[in-house]
Amino acid sequence: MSESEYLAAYDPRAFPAVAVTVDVVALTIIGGVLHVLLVERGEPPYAGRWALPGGFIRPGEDLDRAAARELAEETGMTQRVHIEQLASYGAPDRDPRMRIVSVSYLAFAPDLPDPQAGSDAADAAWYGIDRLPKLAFDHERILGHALERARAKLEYTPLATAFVGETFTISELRRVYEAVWGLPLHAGNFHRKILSVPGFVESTGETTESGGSRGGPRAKLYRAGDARLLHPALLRPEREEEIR
Amino acid sequence: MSESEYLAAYDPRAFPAVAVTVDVVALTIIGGVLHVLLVERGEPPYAGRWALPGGFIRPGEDLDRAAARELAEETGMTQRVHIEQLASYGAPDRDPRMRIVSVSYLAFAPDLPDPQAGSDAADAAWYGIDRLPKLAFDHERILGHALERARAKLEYTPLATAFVGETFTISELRRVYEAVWGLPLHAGNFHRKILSVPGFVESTGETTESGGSRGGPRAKLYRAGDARLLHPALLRPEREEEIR
DNA sequence: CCTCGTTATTCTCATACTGAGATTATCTCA
DNA sequence: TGAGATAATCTCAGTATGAGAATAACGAGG
Repeated sequence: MSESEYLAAYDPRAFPAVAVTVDVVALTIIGGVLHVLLVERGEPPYAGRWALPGGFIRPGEDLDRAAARELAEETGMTQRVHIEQLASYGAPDRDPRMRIVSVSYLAFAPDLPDPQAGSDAADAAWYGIDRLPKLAFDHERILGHALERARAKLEYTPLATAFVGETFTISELRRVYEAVWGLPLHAGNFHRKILSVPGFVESTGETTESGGSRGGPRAKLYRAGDARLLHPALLRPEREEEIR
Repeated sequence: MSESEYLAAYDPRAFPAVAVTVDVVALTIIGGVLHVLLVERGEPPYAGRWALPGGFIRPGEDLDRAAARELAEETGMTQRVHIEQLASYGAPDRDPRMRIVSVSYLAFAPDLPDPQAGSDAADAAWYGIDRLPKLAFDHERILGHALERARAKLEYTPLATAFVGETFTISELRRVYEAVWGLPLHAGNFHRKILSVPGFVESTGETTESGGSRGGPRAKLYRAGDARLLHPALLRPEREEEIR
């Protein structure tokens, strides 16, 4: 049997059918606090419960595209969104309907369009990371993994610039790190560090139009540089409990 | 309709059927060179081409378990194998038979049982990472991602100890880093660094029975410590080309 | 207008980590 | 027994770090 004959005779039903979904952990910063996009489920299972936005992949649709589509359906965001794949989850009983394997994605957005409830969601909203409701499925676990990934990525990639506007001040960038890591940082050391990493930010030569709302000088404006990796990295303060 | 009624009426065929496979990138070190386990495909598509070991997940089988099973089928290894999930791949045309989403796994093994051809493989063998044949599907891309992950993980986790025996010398550990990173390392600095990371290794108080085959003193023996993260991390030398 | 509190930016300084090289002692092999 | 190899330490200069302080520019309220 030739390879083409083999393929013509091939029966897809011979293999166990599984549904594949994408779930998106979309993060933004509101009022200095990290927020995640959640949707309220309109249908069983877990009707009425909040969950990560997501849905089934479509025939002919790549995983990355499916994630971007799901995110756009809930937020209308299509521009300036960083999106990357995280892990996949496939415990046999994670969805009561059938065998579902879910590929999770992480998305960062600088501004925050008010979310819009998608087709199968009753509602959609940004939730502060420290005021989460109980989530459907195994989405708490997925969210936890996503947060850890986001925090780690800030250390060695210029990802933080995806949270701020086209141009930004060093202090704005610092507030991104503080929000995602959930820690206060030493302003002086942070400033020195950012400027010492080649290619992280480049000066625009401009400054802000005025000082901060509570005073202080005008800050210099920067834009993202061309570095893809930060070297040296910006490491989080000691995490004694995570080491052992 | 109650939730239970809804589930009873639920039709799994309403969603596009996708097959889910796991592909395993199994690495070991032979003669100081990193090797990857490959199988020769016995059936179309890509019959006769070498590929990563893998296969369809079974009903009721978790992803991690499927990966461990596939690895065991090819190598017989079940003990002392570190295995972890990498990325998922779902381009619509990545398999000519049907829509297949593949979840890739990374496995490390300290010793190297001669591989045994599994059910649907014509042959199986360890290939040196710098002498790879052309691979089936998108497996070259998967392997590339796996190598980068492995190299990165050596930096901040004690993963390297999964490549050596129960007890080991600092030099053995260094040869693991050199093989995976593909770089020679400064023996003195490496030694200092390993011993300065809390919990990475702990002394057994023993030494090797004899010196190296080409001379040199007996080396002190260590075993893996209880650290889960290395702090400070062992960073690879500058990678200028990867930064921009 | 003037002062106070706030913020951006830059320094200082002690401590820690790094790469490169050298040193010493111990072993195998010829 | 001597030569070469290797394990384990040490030195030293360069660089990165955290903590704190100094300087200066600004907004707001009297």
